Amino acid sequence: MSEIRLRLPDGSEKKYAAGITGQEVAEKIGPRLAKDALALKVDGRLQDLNIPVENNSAVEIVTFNTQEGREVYWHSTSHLLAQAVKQLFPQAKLAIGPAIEEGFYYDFDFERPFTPEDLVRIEKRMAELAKAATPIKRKVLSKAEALSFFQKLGETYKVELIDELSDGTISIYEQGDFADLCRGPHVSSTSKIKAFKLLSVAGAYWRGDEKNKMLQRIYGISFPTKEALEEYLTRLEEIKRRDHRKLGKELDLFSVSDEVGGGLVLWHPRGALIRTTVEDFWRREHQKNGYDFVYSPHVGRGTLWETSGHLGFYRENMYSSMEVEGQEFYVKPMNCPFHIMIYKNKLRSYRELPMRFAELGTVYRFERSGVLHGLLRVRGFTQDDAHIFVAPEDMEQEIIRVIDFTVRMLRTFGFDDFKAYIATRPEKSVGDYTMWEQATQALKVAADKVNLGYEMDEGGGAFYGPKIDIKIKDALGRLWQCSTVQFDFNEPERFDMTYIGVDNQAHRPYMIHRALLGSIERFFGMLIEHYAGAFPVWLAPVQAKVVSITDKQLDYAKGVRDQLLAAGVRAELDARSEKLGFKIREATLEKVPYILVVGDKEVQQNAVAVRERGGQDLGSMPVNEFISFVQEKIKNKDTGTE
RNA sequence: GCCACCGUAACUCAGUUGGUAGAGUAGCUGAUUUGUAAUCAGCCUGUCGUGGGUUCGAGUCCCUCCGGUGGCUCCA
Repeated sequence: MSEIRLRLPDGSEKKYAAGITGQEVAEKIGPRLAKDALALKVDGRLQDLNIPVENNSAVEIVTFNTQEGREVYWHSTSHLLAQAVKQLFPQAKLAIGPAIEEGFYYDFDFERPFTPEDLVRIEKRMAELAKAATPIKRKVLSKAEALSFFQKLGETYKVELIDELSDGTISIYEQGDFADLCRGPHVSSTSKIKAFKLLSVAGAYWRGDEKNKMLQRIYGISFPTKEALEEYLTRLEEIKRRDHRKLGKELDLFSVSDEVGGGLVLWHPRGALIRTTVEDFWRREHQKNGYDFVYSPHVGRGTLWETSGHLGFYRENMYSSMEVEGQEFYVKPMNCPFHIMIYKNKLRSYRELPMRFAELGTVYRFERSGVLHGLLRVRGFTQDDAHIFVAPEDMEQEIIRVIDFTVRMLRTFGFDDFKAYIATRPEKSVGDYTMWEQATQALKVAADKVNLGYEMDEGGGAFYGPKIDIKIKDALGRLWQCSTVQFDFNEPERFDMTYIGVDNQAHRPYMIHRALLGSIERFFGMLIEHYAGAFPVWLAPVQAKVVSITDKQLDYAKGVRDQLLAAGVRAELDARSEKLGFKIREATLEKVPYILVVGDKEVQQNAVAVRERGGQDLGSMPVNEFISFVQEKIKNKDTGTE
């Protein structure tokens, strides 16, 4: 009689009789975990619980607490969704239904759109199916069997998928009257799926190709408990509450006007004030870090864009040309050609390198109408752009400088949680292999030296060079790409850029594009959501609001406001004949960091009663004391209270 | 660009089976002079996104276009 040796996560080894299933293994190695077990990880491979474990395996229990476990769970929920849809709408054809990072979807081809009422019906049916506790079983089929199986069902999309699979690798999962082509693994029974919600229906091209038919994608999420689902739905509400578009309107920060055009942002006084503060800080830091500021025009001749290659590679994303005196001009989608022309304005020596040209350069890109999104995806935006021209031997050091600079910049704005990706050579690319290798290596070394954790994004580089992108995580855990540092092997070549080296020979410099904040618009959107509109004192458009209790204190209140303004504190006075509670309420809704209440007492003591954002009463303090208190916060870029 | 949904006052939204529009907030005027999240009264507010169609009659039904939203594709 054979036996199974299991190597457990703690390193110990146990022996069991052969033929033991995953579920039994789970019960033996972790009785408490076993009821939460969704699948098993056997020698690093995910496997169903009801499949016997092979001899000599290392075993781990997979639960909902790991991403892998969640994906198994969500994947099984997507099958449950598909089963419900097939029962209610037998005409619907199945496409694919995977788990995604958060939740799952299933794509269907159905003659009419699914309505919200349909979703309710589907959810109901899913609940019934889950309650029925149908076992979920894996079955391995030959290619021929699989083909005929799905052909009979009329599942043409599945047939297309199977056509591309090789024999011997095909499995299906069955639960009652439903079967789906699937690699697995899945939970062992529909009853494991406890709490779920269908979130939305959206269009999606079959196989992600816009030439293909558009299918209907149903998105959903599921959890092992009702409480977890509730919590998730609450978090969705929180996301909506923090939406920069909503807050932008409520706090009067910016707008997008129909008559101006989509994706073209109008910055209102308060938003513009925050932007100015960000930009001023940005300029000071760049000056300290060895950058030179340049300015460049908004349009340039067609021939410039031909040389740069933009007309060749990027034309469909550029605003169309305008003709002046027989010459073609284009609105700039990028600043680099201009900076290159500044470089090329005279012969450069190795002694001048690295040259760092920085510009808050406003560019326009013709994004397709469907992709616009608040401030995060727009058609006109300002990049905090810089182009660095550097001798090849210095590039590693330069990259370290840039990454270090980026990280410091992001931290100042309260972003501590970010993720870096190094993107390597794509299939279509320019530049020789050695350059790519060297540059990619430089990015890795630099990232390591500044302790920037990163993931590789193989083949994700631009056609002209490798890059490192930093995506910022906001308070809600969503990632947005902001910073980017890119090598460019294309333009120095196309513009025939050179410098004279120590050897008195002409050499080609390396060129780095970099943006730390990315676009000011996107970054501002991020800031709004990150702080939920409650900006830290140094960024708040109004830092202190003076509130008089009655008209008697008006003169004194004006004096206080003027003192604050003179001291560089952005202050406003609410002089309306309203009740104190009303003025407090309004200032609170505006998310002003400090409300300064002024009544008879304060007039007598030459003081202000300070109420901090969040409602804490800091008590009465002399005006001067408050001024130094706030100045200190501004100086330290204190994140303040939320 | 594609699929779906949505578009009513400055804002947030009602508007029943088709019978030519309503609330709250904001704004304006006046009263009130108030101690930490909404004082009271009065007044004003609309080409119901656009153009067309069906109908005796359209905010409501149908089509076109424009714009927004959620996705898809795209993001050099």
